[in-house]
Amino acid sequence: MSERKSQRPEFDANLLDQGFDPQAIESALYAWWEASGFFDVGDEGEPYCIMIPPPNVTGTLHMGHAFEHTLMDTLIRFNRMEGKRTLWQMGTDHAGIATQMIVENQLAQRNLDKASFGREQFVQEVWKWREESGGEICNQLRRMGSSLDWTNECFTMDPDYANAVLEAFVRCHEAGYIYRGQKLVNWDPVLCTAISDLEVQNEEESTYLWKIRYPIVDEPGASVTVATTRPETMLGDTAVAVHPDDPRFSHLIGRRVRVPIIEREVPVIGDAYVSMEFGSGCLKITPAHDFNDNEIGKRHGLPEINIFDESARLNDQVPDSLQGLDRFAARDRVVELLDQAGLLAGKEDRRVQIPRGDRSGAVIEPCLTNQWFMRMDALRDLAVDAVATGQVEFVPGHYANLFNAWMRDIRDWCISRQLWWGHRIPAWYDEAGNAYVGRSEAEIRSKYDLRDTPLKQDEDVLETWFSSSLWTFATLGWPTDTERLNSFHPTTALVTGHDIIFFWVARMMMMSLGLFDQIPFRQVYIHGLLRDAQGQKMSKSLGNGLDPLDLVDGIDLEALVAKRTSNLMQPRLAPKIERATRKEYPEGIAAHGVDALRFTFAALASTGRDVRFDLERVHGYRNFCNKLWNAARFVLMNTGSFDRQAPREPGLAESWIASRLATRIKDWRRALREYRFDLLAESLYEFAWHEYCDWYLEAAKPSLREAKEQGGRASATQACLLETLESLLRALHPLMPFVTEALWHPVAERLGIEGETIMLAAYPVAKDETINPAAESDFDWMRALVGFARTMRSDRALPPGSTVVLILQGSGKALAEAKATLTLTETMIRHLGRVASIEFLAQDEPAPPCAFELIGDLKVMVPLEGVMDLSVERARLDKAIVKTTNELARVAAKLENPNFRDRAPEQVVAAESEKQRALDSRLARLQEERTSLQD
RNA sequence: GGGUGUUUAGCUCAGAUGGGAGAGCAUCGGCCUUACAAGCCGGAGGUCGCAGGUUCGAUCCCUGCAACACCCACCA
Repeated sequence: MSERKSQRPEFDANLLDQGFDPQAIESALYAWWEASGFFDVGDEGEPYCIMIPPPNVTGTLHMGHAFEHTLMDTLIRFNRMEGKRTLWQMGTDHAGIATQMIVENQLAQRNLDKASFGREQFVQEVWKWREESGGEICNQLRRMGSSLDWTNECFTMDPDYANAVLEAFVRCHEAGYIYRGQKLVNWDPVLCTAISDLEVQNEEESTYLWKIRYPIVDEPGASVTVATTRPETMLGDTAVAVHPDDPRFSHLIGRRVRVPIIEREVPVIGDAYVSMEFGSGCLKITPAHDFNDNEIGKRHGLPEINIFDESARLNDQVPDSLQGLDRFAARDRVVELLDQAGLLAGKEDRRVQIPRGDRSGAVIEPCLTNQWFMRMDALRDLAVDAVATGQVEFVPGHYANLFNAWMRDIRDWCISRQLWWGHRIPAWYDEAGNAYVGRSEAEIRSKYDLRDTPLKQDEDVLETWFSSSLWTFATLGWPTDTERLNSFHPTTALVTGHDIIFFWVARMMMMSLGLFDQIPFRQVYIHGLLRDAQGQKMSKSLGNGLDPLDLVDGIDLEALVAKRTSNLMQPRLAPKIERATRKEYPEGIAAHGVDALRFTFAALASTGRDVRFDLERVHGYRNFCNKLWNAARFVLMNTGSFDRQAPREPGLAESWIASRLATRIKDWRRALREYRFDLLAESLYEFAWHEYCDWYLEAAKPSLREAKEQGGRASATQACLLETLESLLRALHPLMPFVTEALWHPVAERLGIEGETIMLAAYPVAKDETINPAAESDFDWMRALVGFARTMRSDRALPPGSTVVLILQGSGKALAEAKATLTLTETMIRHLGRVASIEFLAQDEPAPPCAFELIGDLKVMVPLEGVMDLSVERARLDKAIVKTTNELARVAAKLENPNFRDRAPEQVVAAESEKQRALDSRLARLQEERTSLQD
């Protein structure tokens, strides 16, 4: 641990005077943690490592990040508390297309474009933008409490990282994974770059299916009719295909037809791909602009005629009059010409899948270009095998199916991009166009003995995901054999959403296994994707997004409206967004603090695919923080006199809460092991609020008061209050780092616990011997009595300050047992149930008018002189009788079934029998009472 | 066309190897009980999507169906 540069912020002194105010503690604590080096990787312990999915360097924090980071930070903080050597690697991504687009847009606002800058200068502009805005997301991450290792922060364009990318490319090339080739790729005519299959979004859109007649050569008047949704591509047709078994057309195979407008003669070919049922049964073949046609073309050796330029305008392969036309204008013109020529045979409405680029939204044009590709088959097998053998585990497991299904059908990956911002491809060309791949021009010259041959480096850059796929090891120093790499790779866990399993998870696995034969991570935890309360995707354009820090700090309505309606892609939506925002948040959004938001994220992280984010939940968990804060205040207020040396005599309540805590700790640890953040949060909440605060704290009050009145100290109670709270704070810390750190110091101090920070205190460990079923059962008995007294008070609307008398009636044995338990519980019953006194009646003694309940073998009564309403009691009894009768009938039916007796496990039968006995006795007594209440 | 997930209280969701259902929020009633009204106490609310099957017994396992969501896919 590095030297202390910072003092722990002091707010314990006036803690007792303050209400819970998250803003007063958060930033001071984070600054102290970071300056003190608590996030740094230590030297000892089993390595535990999570790599942050690198956010775009110029991006800002959105809800999805905050959610994901909360889960990662929880795992990291837990494992750090477990004494592991814990690394949460920080880093950012250069995000090629996204960042380049932003900078280009900024230039456009100044009426500039990148061409006027030139490559060198444009890239400088991007670096400048990165300098200006690159820090924002880091500050936001700090605000969320993320305990990242900032001292080894990485950027995918750092020199070391760039070197790793270079090395990876060269090695993959040497291994034969990377090749260059002219293939049909997805071309984005707006961005003027190739993109990968994954970056294409197919959406169903309305268009037409046109039918066009192609005259048959040497047979005047005869023609075949083809059906197409893209008539303009006919200008690149090099064949018409029919199914070889189609009786209507098979005789035409080998004949030639004339493509209208360009008047090119092309063959009729037979190919089984053609469906006889669809359209006209004849398919026009455009090998340069359709993936299927391309394959058919290859099978038949057809020429590939590219008719578009890089912006998808018609090029010089078409008649002069059409050249330069955009593809959609070309479509209209072609249809017009065909119509004039009388060759249009029809047009019908049709819904088809239109491919669009996920960044530009432009319709993607399949184009023949020279690109670099990664061969997927061998790498795919390595990755699939790693999952099949369990080396890499998906959590939840069913994501392995998704992964496998995608991998099965994977095509070679186009990794080159015609952009300026990114890692330049390390390939050089001589004048003949031969490509040489190497670490540098010098290396190539010497390796291939090129001396004075003029060489020119490839203009293209690598897709961003290529560099991201090296993330787990390039951040640790690869290709250098560093200590960090050896210690932390393979990393322990990856936490991410299912939307990037293909983009990133699968590719990291292939790269890591392909390049140095290691899996990148052992477990992949896939969380759901965040949606708004209505289940809609959160997005800027819909205007339903939330800035996590607005939930933390609060934001007034006007500011929120302004934020949501500024810089919209579609400004005309602004009024609608404004209306919706004013309706949903009439008061703006209150400040909730980081801990409440983090706890909410955890509580929502169930196993489903979507996570609906509901502001109400944050509200509830802010209340939880407040509850915790006040509980700590209470404990501190009542333990000022605590003497650690004083003898302790723990009572039932102490045994009970200790037993509950031990059980809970097991649950919490299991939840963390299984990535069940929702169960973790729920169980922590339940224990803190409904066990510790509602029952233990309340049970502690009478003994504290008694001790005070007698000038004593109630050492056992004080110790238990402090110890349980101290454990609870440690257990909560991974989820709620700030409030737990603030509260832990004064509490720990009372207990004489030394520790610089709760961050480095041990996560609670359950001691089996502390689990105490007898104490739990006695405590539950007490709770039942108290519950009855409270229900009676509430039912009769007794004055709040009033007390009741409890009368216990039962057999000698039952009464003796009750008296024994009462020695442990009477004080609590009196205090918690507002019970003035407890009296006893033998089985056969007459009782005054009473409301009663049967608890075990005991009849518990509250005398109701004056407030006894017979009709109310009768109704209560009747209800109880009906319920008991029904239950009994069910149990009896089961027991009477010989099959059940024979086949069900012995202890199940025994339990049912016991249930029957208890219900029998209960019913008899209820009926007896009912009879006595008869008018 | 193929695949995955979801369907439980008004809402959002838990229910580990099958023994007859829980929480939070909302709601209703009563309380400023000296940690907390961001609180306390009590209550009401569900044929567990539908139909079959396996089983002594199904919210849970199997089959089919329906609705919703998402992913993949070349029928022009």
